[in-house]
Amino acid sequence: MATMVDVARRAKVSVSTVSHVLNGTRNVERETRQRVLDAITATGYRQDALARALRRSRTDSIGLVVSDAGEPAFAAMAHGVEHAAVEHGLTLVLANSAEDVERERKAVQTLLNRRVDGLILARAAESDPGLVDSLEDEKPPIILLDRIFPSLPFDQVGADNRETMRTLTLRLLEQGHRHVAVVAGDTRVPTLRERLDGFTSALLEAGHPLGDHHVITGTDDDELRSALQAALASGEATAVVAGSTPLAVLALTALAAAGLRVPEDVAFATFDGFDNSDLFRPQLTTVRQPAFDMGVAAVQLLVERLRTPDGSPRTVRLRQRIDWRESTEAWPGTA
Amino acid sequence: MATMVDVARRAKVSVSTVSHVLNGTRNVERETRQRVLDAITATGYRQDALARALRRSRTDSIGLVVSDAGEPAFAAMAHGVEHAAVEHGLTLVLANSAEDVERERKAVQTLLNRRVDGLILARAAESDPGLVDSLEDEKPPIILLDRIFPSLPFDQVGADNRETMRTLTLRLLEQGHRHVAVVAGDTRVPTLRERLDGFTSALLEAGHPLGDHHVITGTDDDELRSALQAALASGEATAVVAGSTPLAVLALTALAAAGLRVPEDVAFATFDGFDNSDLFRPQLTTVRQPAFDMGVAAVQLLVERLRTPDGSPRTVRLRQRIDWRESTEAWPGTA
DNA sequence: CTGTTAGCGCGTTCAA
DNA sequence: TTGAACGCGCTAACAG
Repeated sequence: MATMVDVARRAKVSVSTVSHVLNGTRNVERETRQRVLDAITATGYRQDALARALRRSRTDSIGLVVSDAGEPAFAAMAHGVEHAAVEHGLTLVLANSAEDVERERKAVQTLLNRRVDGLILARAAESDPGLVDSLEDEKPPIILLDRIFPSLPFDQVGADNRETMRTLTLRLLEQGHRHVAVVAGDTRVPTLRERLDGFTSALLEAGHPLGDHHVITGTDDDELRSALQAALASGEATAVVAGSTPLAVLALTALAAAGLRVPEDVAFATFDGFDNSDLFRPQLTTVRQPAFDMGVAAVQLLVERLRTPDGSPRTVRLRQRIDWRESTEAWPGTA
Repeated sequence: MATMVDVARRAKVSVSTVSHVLNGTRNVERETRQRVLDAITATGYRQDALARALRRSRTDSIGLVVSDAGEPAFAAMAHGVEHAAVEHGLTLVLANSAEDVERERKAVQTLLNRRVDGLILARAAESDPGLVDSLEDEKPPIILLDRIFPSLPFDQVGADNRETMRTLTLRLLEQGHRHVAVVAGDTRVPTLRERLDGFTSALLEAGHPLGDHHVITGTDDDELRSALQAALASGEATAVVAGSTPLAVLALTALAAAGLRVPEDVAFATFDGFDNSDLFRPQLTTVRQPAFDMGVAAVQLLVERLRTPDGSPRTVRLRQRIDWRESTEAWPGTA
C-alpha cells in the first residue's frame, strides 16, 4: 500500500501538507492541494486508520456487546446501532456475550484493548458492576442498552416496560379476566422485573387481589414450564401473558401440550413477540419494542457523552406500542 | 492507561523483555518473568491492540458486510461469523450495505482502511466485481457468503439451493400439483436464480411442460404482487413456492387478499421462512438455510486462506433441510 | 502558506 | 538470558 510519504514525494510537498489536505485541518493553496489530490489518486493511497488512531488516540469506532445474538430483537438493535454509527462516521465492532458473564468480561476487554471510543452493552448479562468499575482509568463512555439498572451511573436506553404492562393488564381486567397467568421468567433481569411490576401495579390500581393470579418466575425453563402447566391445569387462568419471546415460545408450547386453543380457550399476549405476526394464526397481541430506535438512541447518547464527558448520566425510555390482535379478542367480556 | 514502559520500569527490565513474556516469543528466566507478571497486574497494564497491529501489520480482526441487517437470516449468519471469529481469536467489525452498491463500496473501503485481516461479504448487493478488483494491491482475503458468483475468483460459501428446490418441486409434482406458481423474485441474485433453476430442472426431469406453470420474476414488489394475483385469479395454480422470506411475506399477503386459505385452497412452501414456524398456523413447509453454519464456514475458509494465501479458490455448499409441514399436506394427491 | 520533527505504543532486529 | 534502538504510518506542535 502506498503511504503518505509516497504521496508527498510524488506531489513534491511535505507529509504534513498531505495530512492537512486530507483532514482539511489548515489552509492549503489551490494548486498545491490539487497536486496532492492528483498524487493521491495516482498512487491509490488510502489513509491507514490504525496509525491515525494511534496518533490521535481516537479510533472512531464503538463497541457493541449483546447478550444473545440469536434473538431477533438483537438483530434490530444491532441494526439500529450500526445505522446510527455510520451516520456519525463511526465503525461498529461487535461482540456477543451469549449471556455468559465470563465471555462478556472478555468481550469488553477485547473492545477496550482495541481502544473503541465508546461501549454499548446491550442486554448485558448481570452487567456485573465490578466489570466496568474495574476499569476505572480512562475507560471510555459506556451506554447500557435495553436492560436498565437505575443504581448504575451510566447513560441508559430502555423501554417503558412498566407503563406498558400496566396498560396491557388493565385492559385484560376490563375484558373480564380475573385469573391471569404471567410468565415473568427471571426477575433479576430489569426488563422482566419492570414488566412484572407493571402487572402488580395494575392490580393494585384496579383493586384486584394479587392472590387470584398466577405469577410464574424462575430461571429454569423446565420449572417455568411445569409451573405454568400447573396453573393451567387448575382451569382457573383465562389469560396468559408472556414477558419475552423465549417465554412466549415456552408458554405457547405448554398451551398446545395442554390442548388449550388461543384465543378460544385462553387469551394470550406477549412482549417482543414474533416477526410477521399478522400473517399467522393465532395472531398474537404483542408489545412491540422499538428495538431499532433504541439502538439509534444509544448511539445518540454515546456521541453526546463523547462531546460532554461530564454531566450526570441520562436515562432514556422509549415508548412501546401494543398491537392488539386476535389472541385477546374472543373472550366473552370483549366489547 | 499504563504502557509497556511503565511495566518495564516497575519490573526493572527492558521493554523488549516485557514484550517477550507477553507474547511468549523467547525464553525469559523464571524470576524475571514473574517480576514482569507482577508488574503487569500491579499497573493494570493492557496491551494496546492498535500499536500492536500497526507494528505487526495484522489486526486480528475481520470485516463482515451484510446487505440487509434487517432480515433474520442475517442475524443467524452474523451470529455464526461472530462465534467462529472469537474461536479463532479474531474480532468482528460489522457493516451493513442495505442493498446499496454505494454504501457497500464505502463499507468495504472503511474496513480496508481499518486493515482487517480478511473480509466476508455476506449477501453483498451485485458484488460489483469492479469493487474488489479495484483494490488489487495487498487486498486481504475475501470470502463471499450466501450469494455465489461462480465466475468470481473468491472463496465462497453458500447452500445447495438448486438441489433443494429440485427435490421440493419433484415432491410437489408427486403430490399431483400440475400448476405451480413460483415467486422467484430478482433472478440476478444468484441464490434466487439457483432456486429457479432447480425448479425448471425438476420439471425437465419429470417431463412436465414449463408452460403449465407460473414463474414470477422481477425486482419490483408491486409488479410481483400483481403478477402473482393474476396467476391466482386464473384459478389454475394449486401450489405456491416462495424463494425467500420477503417473497413469502408478499405471497402470503396476496393469498390472503385473494381469499385463499393455506393449505385448503392452495399449498404453500418457502425458502428461509419464519422463526418458530411450528407454533403458528399455517405451519409452513420451509427450506431451512443453515445460516449459522454458513457463517462459521466462511470464517473457516478465511483462516485457511490466511494460512495459505495461494491456491485456487474453494466453493463450499452446505446442505439445506426441508421441513415438511401442514402447508403442503392437505392436497388430495397426498399419500 | 509550507516543512521538520517528535512521538502515539508496540514488535523485532542486532549486539552484548 | 537480556537490552538498546529503529520504525510501523500518521498527526500536531513548532519553526520558518
